[in-house]
Amino acid sequence: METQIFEKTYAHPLLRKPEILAIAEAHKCIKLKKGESFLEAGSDSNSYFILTKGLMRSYVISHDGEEITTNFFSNNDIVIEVSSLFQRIKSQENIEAITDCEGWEIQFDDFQKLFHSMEGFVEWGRAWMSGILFEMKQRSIFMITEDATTRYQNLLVEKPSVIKHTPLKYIASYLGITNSSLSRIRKEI
Amino acid sequence: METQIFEKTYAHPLLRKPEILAIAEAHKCIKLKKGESFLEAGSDSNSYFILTKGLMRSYVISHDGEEITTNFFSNNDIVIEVSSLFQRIKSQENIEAITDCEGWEIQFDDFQKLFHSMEGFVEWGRAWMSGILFEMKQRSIFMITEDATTRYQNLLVEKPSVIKHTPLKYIASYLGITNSSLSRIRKEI
DNA sequence: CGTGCACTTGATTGAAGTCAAGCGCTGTGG
DNA sequence: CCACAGCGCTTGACTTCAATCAAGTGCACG
Repeated sequence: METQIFEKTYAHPLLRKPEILAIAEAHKCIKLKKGESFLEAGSDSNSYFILTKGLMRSYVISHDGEEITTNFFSNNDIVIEVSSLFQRIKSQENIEAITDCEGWEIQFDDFQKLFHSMEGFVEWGRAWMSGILFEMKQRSIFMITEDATTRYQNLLVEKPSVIKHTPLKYIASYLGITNSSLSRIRKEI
Repeated sequence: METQIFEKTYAHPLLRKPEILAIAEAHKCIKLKKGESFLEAGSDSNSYFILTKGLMRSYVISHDGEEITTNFFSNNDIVIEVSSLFQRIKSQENIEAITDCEGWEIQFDDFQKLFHSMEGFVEWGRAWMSGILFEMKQRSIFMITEDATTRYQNLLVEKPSVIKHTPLKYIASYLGITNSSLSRIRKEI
């Protein structure tokens, strides 16, 4: 097993090589075909995985039946629905593969044993979640303070891989605009 | 010391009464006058606290110098800047008292010792953070899918105490609109 | 008292939504 | 092999929601 991806993902001062190896061994290879779901709204999440190839997205169905893309996942991202996995509740989100995907999956029970046996893993987990929270906060503020064109240009910089392989309608709902507005924005640039 | 507030805040199947008591004892009373800061952007966060009286808000300064209120804290909320506290980095947010406030504060070092000595505390912490993440995601989606009037009416329902004691300009930036738009929305209702 | 701040209100502008038509693929079945 | 249906995207005409700018009110506080 290639361990670099785990050393990168689980990088933390309190996690040393043997511990990362133990964590790595709990992961199994996972492959998803384009369009395939990793998680569906209404079901329980029992694992997460590190994405090594391909592109995914999470989305919810809004009250008026529209799909709203809430996030894109690309190389080395952790694909997870935190609330469902850690609060043991049904997911409100769907997660699906935009392209063919590969990654390393870990089951909740295996994760849980390792997590509580290593202080460093707990610290890593808390820091990781803090980072996600930080990102989400930044995104909220950005949605409030910047106009649609700026948001689109920012996405081009932040997640260039997304633009290449994602239908524009997914990008539009992620940016909080309509397909036609996105089309016009792209024409301007 | 009144322990009810701690039993409520730290409610979790894996945290029993003696453990909650130990946690409770690490908290000290904190009082803040109206307008006083709990945390300032650029400084490090070294504690959090449970708010028992009063109203607070967090805000950031946007790139064009405007204050953007990112959250309101009221009774029994945990007042915290997660990223700064758990990633040990400088805060980007400010947190200040809107009215005179009281609460129970715990220092990071004391928290840390207790946290790593109780599996239940770790579980509680992770679940708590998951809940916050969930709330933030809901709010993001709401900001995208609902118009300003609906967002305001929702705030009235979700956080009625906020409306009573908060200057409208704080509410406007929280809702992502201008003061004058909020004023017009209120006139309509 | 005034000065400043929070808020309101009016007139106008502007960004993005809505609705509808049309283009250009791709895939499928006659 | 062509025809046509369906989908993703674009474009145009028009509407709407909220922003901007500017003036004005009312209140708190020194």
